[in-house]
Amino acid sequence: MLEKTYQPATIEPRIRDDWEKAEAFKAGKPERAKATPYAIVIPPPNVTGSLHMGHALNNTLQDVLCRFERMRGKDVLWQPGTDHAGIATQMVVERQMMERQEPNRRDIGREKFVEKVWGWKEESGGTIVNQLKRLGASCDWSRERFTMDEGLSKAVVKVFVELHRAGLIYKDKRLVNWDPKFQTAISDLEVVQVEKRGSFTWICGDPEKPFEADALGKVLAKDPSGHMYHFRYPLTKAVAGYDKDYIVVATTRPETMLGDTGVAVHPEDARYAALVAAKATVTLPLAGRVIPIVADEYSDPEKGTGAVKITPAHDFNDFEVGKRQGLDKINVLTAFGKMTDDVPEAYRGLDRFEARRRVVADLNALGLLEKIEPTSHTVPHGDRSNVVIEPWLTDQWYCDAATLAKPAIAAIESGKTQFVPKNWEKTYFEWMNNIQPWCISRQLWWGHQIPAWYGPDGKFFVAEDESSAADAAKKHYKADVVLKRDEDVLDTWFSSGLWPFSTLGWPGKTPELKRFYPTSVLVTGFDIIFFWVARMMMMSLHVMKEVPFKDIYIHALVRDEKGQKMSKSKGNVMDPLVIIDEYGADALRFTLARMAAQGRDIKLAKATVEGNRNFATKLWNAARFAEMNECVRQRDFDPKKIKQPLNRWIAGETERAASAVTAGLEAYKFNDASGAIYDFVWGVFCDWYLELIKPILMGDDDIAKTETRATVAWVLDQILKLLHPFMPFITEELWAHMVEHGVARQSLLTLSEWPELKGLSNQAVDDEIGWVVKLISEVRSVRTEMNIPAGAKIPAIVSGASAETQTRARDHDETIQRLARLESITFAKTAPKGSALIVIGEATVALPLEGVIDMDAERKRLEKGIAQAESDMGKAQAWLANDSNVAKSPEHVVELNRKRVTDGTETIKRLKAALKRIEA
RNA sequence: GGGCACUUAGCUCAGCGGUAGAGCACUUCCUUGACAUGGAAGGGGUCACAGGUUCGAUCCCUGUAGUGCCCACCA
Repeated sequence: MLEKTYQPATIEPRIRDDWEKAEAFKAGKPERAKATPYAIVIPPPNVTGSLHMGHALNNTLQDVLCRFERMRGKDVLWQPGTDHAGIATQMVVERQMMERQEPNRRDIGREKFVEKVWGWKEESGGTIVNQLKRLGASCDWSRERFTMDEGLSKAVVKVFVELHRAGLIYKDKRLVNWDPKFQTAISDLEVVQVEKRGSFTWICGDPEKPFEADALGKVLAKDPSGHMYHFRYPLTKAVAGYDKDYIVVATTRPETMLGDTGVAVHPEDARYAALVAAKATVTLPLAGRVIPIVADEYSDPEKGTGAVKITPAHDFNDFEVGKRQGLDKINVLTAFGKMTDDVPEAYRGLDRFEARRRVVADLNALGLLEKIEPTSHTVPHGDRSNVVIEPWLTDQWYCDAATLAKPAIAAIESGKTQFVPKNWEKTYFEWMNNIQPWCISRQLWWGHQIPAWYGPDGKFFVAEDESSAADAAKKHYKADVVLKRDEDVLDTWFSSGLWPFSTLGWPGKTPELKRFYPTSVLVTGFDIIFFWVARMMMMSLHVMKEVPFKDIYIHALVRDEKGQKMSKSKGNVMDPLVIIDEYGADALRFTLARMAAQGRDIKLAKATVEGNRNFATKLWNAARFAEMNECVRQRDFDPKKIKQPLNRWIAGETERAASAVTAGLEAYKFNDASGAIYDFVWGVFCDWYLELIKPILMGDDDIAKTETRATVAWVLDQILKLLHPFMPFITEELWAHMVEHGVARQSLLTLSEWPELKGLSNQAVDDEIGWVVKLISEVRSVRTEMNIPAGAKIPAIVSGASAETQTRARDHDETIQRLARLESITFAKTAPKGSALIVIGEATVALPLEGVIDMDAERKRLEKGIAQAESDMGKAQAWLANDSNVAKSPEHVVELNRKRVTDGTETIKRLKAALKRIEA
C-alpha cells in the first residue's frame, strides 16, 4: 500500500540502488547490439567542484534525452567524467595549504605539490559525481574518465606531438595576458574586461602652476586608475615649423611610460609633419632616454592630441607599432607586477600601482603633467584571479587556431553539425572567423606537462616520451646530452577539447569509438561555446576527420529569481542539493525542464519548484487512488478494444499526450514535452477522468468496472513512462507498485518501452465526453454565482434536447449528478419557472431554484452571458461582412466564423428567452 | 563600435498570422469515500510604442524607447 504522502528522500536512494544493481545504464549491452547507438559526452565538471544549478540544468536535460532514447530502444552511452581544471584546482589546493598554514607550493616543490593535488582529487573528486547521481543522472558510471587519467593523458601528448609536427603548434615570444597573481599566461578568453571609472572628479592641470604636491598625492592615493593622464614629453631640440618644445601624449597607465621607446603620430597629420620630417626626438622624462617620433597609421589624429606614446613591451597595439617601426622593447614589469631594474633607480621594485602614483607626482613636480581627466575605460582582469592582467613579453606555446578553425567553420556551414537553437551559429562564426592564436601553455604545475625537452643550447625536441626525445637529441647533437623537460603545462581546455574521442579510448581503435563516435548531441550552456565547443570542433575534426557531434543544444544560464547571476559573494546561490533535500530531485528536474525554453536565462524561484513537487504529490495520489480501487494491469489489455466511452476518451487523450511529449523531446523542446505531460496528468487524467469514472468504480456494472480498472492501470503506465525522463525516481517507484495479476512488477521502468500510441482517438467519443464536461462546468459555474451551498443537491431539467443529447445525458446520468452535485436529471418540454438556465448547444438546462435563487443575481448572470455572446458573435459577423475576408481566407477560417455566428445566434436567443422568463 | 536577445495578467514566464495561456499571488466557497503539497468558481491583459506587409498582426518587416548579454576597442 502506498503511503499517504510522497517522501522523495526515502525513495530516491533506494531507486538509485535498483538502477545500479541492474546496471541499467550500461552502454553496449549485448541485447542492444543491433540497436541504434546514441551517445552524449558529459561536459566534464571540475573535479574539485560541487553541483550548482547550472550543472543541475545541464545534466537534467542530458538525462531526459538519454532516458528517452534508452526507452525508445537505443543503445545509449552517456559518457561521464571530470576535468582536472588546471588553475581552479591548483588555486583550491593552494588556498587550503595556506589556511592550514602549511609551507607553500614553492617551498615543497613541484613533485610534492602535484602529489598533494592528486591526494585532494582522490579525496574530494567523487563529490560531484555523487551529486550527479543524486540528481538522477543515468550515466554509464563504469566508464567514468578524468582528463588526467592515463588514457586521456596519452591522447593529449599524441595530439600535441602531431599538431607540432604539422606546424600547428609552435613556440613564440610575444605579448601574452599575464596573470601576476597566479604567475601564468592565460588565453584571451580567460580575460574579462572590467569597467573602470575614475574615482576622483576631473582635475585640470596647468603646467605653469603645477598641482600642489600634497593635494595631488591625496587624490592619487584614492585610486589612480580610471583616469587619463596627459604628459608633456620635451623635444630633444627645437624643430622649425613646430611651435612648441614638447609634445603631449596621454595614457591611462602612467607607469608604463618608463618603457616607452617612441611616440607615434599619423603620417598625414599636418600638426606633426614638421616633427616627422625633421626626424625629431624627445627626451623621455624621468628615464632621460632619447626616443624617436615616428609616423605610423596606428595613431589616430582624432583622439587626444593625435600623438601617442609607444610601449612595445606592455601593450598589444604598441607591440605591433614597435615591430613596424623597429622600436626597442623594454620590459619594465616583473612577473609579479613590480618595476624591473630597467627603470630609473627610484622606481625599481615598486608595485605597478605605486609606481603609477610616483610617476604622476614626479612628472607634476617637473611641470610636465598637463592635466588629469576622469575617463571610463575597461581594464583586463583575470577571470579567476580577478587581478589586473599585464600584457607581458614571454616565450609561450601557441596553437594555430585559425587553421584548425577552417574545417570547424565548414562543418557548421554544411550542416554536418547544427546548433539548436540555430541563432548561436552566428556567434560561433563571428568568433571562429576572427580567431587569434591560442596560447596553450600555462606556468602551472597541475596539468599535462608539455612534451618538449630542451638540450643544453635551448633547442627543444617535442616527442611522445623522454626516450624518443633523447633519441632525437642524440641524432641532432651526435652525442648523449642531458635534456630538461619544459616546465609548463597545457591549458585545461586543450584536454577538454579532445573529450569526445579521448573518453572513447582514442588513440586506441576501441569498439566504443567505432560505435559511438560521432556522438549524437552535445548539451551545454552558451557561456562555453568558445572555450569548449569551438575547441572540440577544431580538435575533433583535425584528429578524427569527423565532427564530434551532430547537434549542439545550447541552453540558458540559471539565475536567481531577480535575474541576477548566482554567486557566492551575492549570497543568492540556490544549492541544488538543498532543493533536492527539500523537494526531491524529481521536482527540481521537472522545474528545470519546464523552464528550458527560455531564451538566455532561467530565473529560478523556490515557489516554482514547490509547485512541481505538488505535481509529484498529485501523481502519487492518483496512483494511490488506482491502487485503492484495484486498478491492476492486465497483461492482454488492448486499448484499441475499449468499449466504455469514458475509457475510449482517455485512451485518445493519452495518445495525444504521448505524441506531444515525443514530438517535444525530438525537437529539444523540453518545456513543450514536460508541459504536455503535466497538463495531461493534472488537467485531464486527475481533474476529469478519475472523477468521471468514480460512479463506474463504485457501481455494480461489473463489465464496465473491470474495463475501467484495466484502463486506469494502462493509462497510469503510459503516464509513468512519459514522465520518467523528467521524474525518474517517483515514476520508477510507482511502477514497482503497479502490480500485474497480483504479482509485484519485476521489470524496471527505466528499461521499459516508450509509448508509441496510434489509432486510439475517436471524434464521436471526444464530442460526447466534451459535452459532459461542458455541462458539469456550466452547472458548477451557475452554482457558485447563485451562491448555492456546495453541499446542496439540486434537480436539473433539460428541455429542447435532441435525441443525441438525451442519450448522452442518460448514459452519463450518474456521473453528471455526482460531479455537478445534482439530485436528478429529468426531461421536460419547457423549463420550469423560477429557474436558473444554462444554454448548451440546442438544449437548455434548468436548475429550478425558486425561493433559493436571487433573481437579481440571475438576471445579471444572464445579461453578462448575453453581452459576452453578442460581442463574440458581433466580431464574427463583422469579419464575415468583409468580402475580402471571405474571399481570401482559408476555408476553415471562414467556416469557423460562420459557426460562431450560428452558434452565437442560437445561444443568444436562448439566453434572452431565459431572461424574459425572469422578468415576466 | 559590432553582434545577439528580450519587452505578453501583480510576479515568473509559455505561446505565435485566424477572438490571449500556465504557474504563483489575489477573491469567494468546499475537509465530498486519491490528494488541503487538495478541490470548485472567479477577478485581472488596448501582448512596450510608431509605422508597414496582409483579407486578418501579440506573432512577419522597419523604426523608436527601455532592458540584458556577448565580442572588440579605448592616447
